[in-house]
Amino acid sequence: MKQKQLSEADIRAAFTSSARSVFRTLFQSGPATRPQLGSALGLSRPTLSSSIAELSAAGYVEKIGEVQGALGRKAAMYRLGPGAGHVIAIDAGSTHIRTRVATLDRRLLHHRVYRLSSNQRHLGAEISQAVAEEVEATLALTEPSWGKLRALGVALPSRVVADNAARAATGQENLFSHFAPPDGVPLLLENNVNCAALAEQSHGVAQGLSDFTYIQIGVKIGMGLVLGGRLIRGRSGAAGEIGHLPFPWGPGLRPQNAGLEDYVGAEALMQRTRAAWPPDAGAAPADTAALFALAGEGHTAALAQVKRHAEDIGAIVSACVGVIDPGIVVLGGGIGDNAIMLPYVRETVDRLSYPTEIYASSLGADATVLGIEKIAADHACELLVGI
Amino acid sequence: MKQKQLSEADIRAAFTSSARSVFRTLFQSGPATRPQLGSALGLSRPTLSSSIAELSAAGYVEKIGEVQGALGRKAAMYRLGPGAGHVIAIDAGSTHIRTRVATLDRRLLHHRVYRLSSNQRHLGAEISQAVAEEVEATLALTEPSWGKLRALGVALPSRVVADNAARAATGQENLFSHFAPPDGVPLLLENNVNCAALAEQSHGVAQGLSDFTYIQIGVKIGMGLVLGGRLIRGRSGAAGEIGHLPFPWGPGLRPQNAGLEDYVGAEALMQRTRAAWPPDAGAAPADTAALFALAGEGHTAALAQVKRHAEDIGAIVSACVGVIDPGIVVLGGGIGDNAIMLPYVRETVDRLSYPTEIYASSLGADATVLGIEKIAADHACELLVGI
DNA sequence: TAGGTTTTGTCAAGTCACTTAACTTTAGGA
DNA sequence: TCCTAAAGTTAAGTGACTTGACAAAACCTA
Repeated sequence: MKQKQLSEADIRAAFTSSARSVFRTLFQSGPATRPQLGSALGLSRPTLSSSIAELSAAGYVEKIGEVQGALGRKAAMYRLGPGAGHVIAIDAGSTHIRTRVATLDRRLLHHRVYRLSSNQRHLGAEISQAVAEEVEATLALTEPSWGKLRALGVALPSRVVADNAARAATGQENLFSHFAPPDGVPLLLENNVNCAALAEQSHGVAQGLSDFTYIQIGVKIGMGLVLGGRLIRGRSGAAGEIGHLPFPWGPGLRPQNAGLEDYVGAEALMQRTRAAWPPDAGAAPADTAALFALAGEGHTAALAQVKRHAEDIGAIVSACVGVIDPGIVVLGGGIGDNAIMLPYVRETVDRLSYPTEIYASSLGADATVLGIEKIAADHACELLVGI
Repeated sequence: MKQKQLSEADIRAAFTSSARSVFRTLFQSGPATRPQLGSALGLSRPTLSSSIAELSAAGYVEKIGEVQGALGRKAAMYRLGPGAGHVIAIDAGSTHIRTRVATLDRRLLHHRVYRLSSNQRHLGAEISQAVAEEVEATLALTEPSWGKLRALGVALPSRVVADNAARAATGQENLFSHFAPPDGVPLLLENNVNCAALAEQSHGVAQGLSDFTYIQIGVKIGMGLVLGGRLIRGRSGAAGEIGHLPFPWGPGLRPQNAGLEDYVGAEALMQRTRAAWPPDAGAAPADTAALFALAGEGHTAALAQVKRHAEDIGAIVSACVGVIDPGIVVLGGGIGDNAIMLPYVRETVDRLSYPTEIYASSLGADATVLGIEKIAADHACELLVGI
């Protein structure tokens, strides 16, 4: 009746709801046999048969082998096929650019880390140029077996404002005005700390949890909130920007905006360390890594600074816990995931706050790019088969 | 085939999904005509016809009249019927008990406020006794036209821990161990501040918003978080218990648990006011209401105290905004909803925080009972026809 | 007051995504 | 080699939806 061409957005209408839920299950849980899909989704074998036939014909799903149970016929194993396509995820940091290309079900197709020399660090609008170059280089590698590019995700070290389809970074206002992704590929921007939080949920210590808080402490400090299974972004993308918490705060004190970050960042830690370093304690450590190394060896002056810093971080964690009560806090970043400091942070939080488990991140530098990859993959899946 | 008796929980299986979505729409949006339901749900007229026939036969839906459009035949208007039943909501405060009986679509059936004299204030386990008496008194009034009691909600001025079906209050550990609701009626407990926040969303200034923060400031201070359309409770029901935020907080200061509430509550405000009251300024105000009244008249000493308190509250709001960035904050409670203080709070938040709209609550004392009524009605609807 | 138009509601027939039941295929074990 | 168990297909049936035609009830025009 209605003459409309079958656009990409209409794909979801081309499959039955059973087929879409099969796709979604393979997307979320990886390869599965028909019996596994059937019992997980409550579908009969004939329905599964036709669903997989639909999806296979379009290349959305492919058979990757057979598995033998204890008895009876082998079961065929399926996963997402080339028709499902792939996503490109880019962590556009100021010191490096990490790129991952992956299928929607998160199989790695390509990986690259480009370290920037200190005299070519990206700032402001330069980032969109760097991202564009990285995208172009990655597109040149594209193989037919990867299928279509379904989404492009970029993690940025700045505040990101929610929008309809894509999102525009503010702070540097027109950060992405000069960059457009290929043809009709959706562009997804997200704050890098939020990405790392999502990575903890999908790959890290917060695996499968629907409520937790991720606090990243390095040169800067930031927080990612996952509540009710969803990332909390806030009205203007500032949820978790705790570096701007009013500080100091107490009777007779006039709090300032952005006071906290100046006080608790890596630079402040090292300044205090140098100032308080005893003349007879040897050379003062040059950076936080050296400070933590000394503290780990039991160096008294270093340990005192670490303990002091842990108390400040504990107060921050307690403030967040007091507002959110997530039950679980994951500490990340060059300072936050440090094993030496962790017990002292726990001690402070135990004293100030509700029962809260505190863990150190184990994902390291790949956390952010894994998180933006997940955002891109989730978006692509939603476009293809609905939520 | 399977011999199973049709229990209350199986009702959802007795209706088609169309019928259930018709019920849900009438539950959420109140009375509607068939054409309205049809266009809202995308259902054809024959489907609607059979859905309404199903629901009417069970009394879940009733016809309440006909409306005439611009042209053509009158459309029949429907709403939830007696078969849908009713809920009882109780705000069990320490100074009063508010009871509301309502249909699932929030039509008031009965209302009662029982003020406690100061020598019979309920504390600890006495609350369950008081709730039991109130429930019994309300059940005695029950009319056949009210239908079945579907849920019983109780708002409590204490922390409430999430559980499977019902929820148990902690703080006073066995608060509800001596009280059981009638037969198989689900009991829903919720913190009173969280209830007030939900009421703002369903009836108040935050109407229809899916992300905002409610801060109640009176004798105590508490916060309710609505993010992503849902109330955030936290792991141990302590989300929003900002009275326990670490305070004071700054270089060289050792923060304490529960420090904030002691500092910013009504009592602290009046203590500081009495201490700072000039001898020549007349009699010091006896309570916060008198203080705000004087400030409203332009009394210098009173205004100074209000401004000072507004700065403290502004710092609290800023701390919450810094962590959550809700975009909108609603202030409630005897102190919080005060019109005199509001502009000074706004001023402080503007200085310390992200762009944030701040409103005073207009619901007054009924906020809490309206919120727990919504929780009870939502739960009842979910049991009947699913989410 | 009659006839045309518009909207509401119902009846009849058809569609399609599911189901169950029976059959086929493929494995291990007696 | 037959039996049993599990995986997958085919065939027939079900039921919640649809569309299309018709009936009912309101308005407007003449």
